[in-house]
Amino acid sequence: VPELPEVETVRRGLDAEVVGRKVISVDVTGMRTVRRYGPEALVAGLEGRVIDSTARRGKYLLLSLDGEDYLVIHLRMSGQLLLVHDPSLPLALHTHVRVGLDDGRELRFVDPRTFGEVFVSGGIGDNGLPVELGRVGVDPLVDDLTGKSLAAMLAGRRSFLKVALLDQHLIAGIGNIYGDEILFRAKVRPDRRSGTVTSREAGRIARETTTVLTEAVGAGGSTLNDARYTNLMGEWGSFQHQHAVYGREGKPCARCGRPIKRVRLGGRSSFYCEHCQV
DNA sequence: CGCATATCCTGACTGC
DNA sequence: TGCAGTCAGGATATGC
Repeated sequence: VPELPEVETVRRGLDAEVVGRKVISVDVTGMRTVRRYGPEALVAGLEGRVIDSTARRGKYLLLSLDGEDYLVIHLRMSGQLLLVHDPSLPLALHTHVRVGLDDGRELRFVDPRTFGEVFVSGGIGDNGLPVELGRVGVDPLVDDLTGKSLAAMLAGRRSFLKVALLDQHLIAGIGNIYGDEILFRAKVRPDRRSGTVTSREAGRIARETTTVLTEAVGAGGSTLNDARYTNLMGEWGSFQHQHAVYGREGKPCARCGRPIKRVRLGGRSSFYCEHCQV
């Protein structure tokens, strides 16, 4: 369940460990991971190239290659990037792509559910980002998410607020966990209709979005018991210990003690406190 | 255009 | 203890 904080944690690891390294080998064993352009395109686009910077947009990880193309990685539900110092170490089950570096280390993409993707971008769009990202929304930690801009996004929408918050074309990076945590702190119910959110509430949601995501990055993201998110080194995040509502159905609200409720919105579970959130 | 729903997939969990 | 069924969810395609 990697969302913005988990992807940002991986990006920081890559920034520290692989920037300046040249790719000397690419081994693709999982065809679904490279379904966009195929294995040959990945090998051709990656071999011999230098990773000279890292970036992130929403949940997309971007590695700039020789200042031209981007290596684009999306972890989706169960994708994991691991950096190993010894390429002869045993492969984790569901290892789909191995990228050998000129310092002898190896980057491995592991993904049991194969929803994740790895590809070299086919070009850069008007927004300076890989064309494949399409019209990706505002990134709360890269751009400035203001109450005013959020209010404009929500205005006139009839969808549930939680569904709008998870729409990557509006705000990029929020998933099911952080969506619930943000709305708890902003004191707004997830099942409110987007268009009914006041400018004052939009201000709180925008502020808490930045706060929650920043705190979560500081904690190295959230590693749930049933998810397999870790950083590049295989270490767990710790923000799961600060979850106020996500996955806490029936447990007492930290603020008022009443049981946390669970509802289904847009096909996914939402957790909230019906007393603290309006 | 907006909004709802189905789809992809494996592993963890539930109930018999 | 084993096994079938359910659920988890990010992005996208499709239907209305």
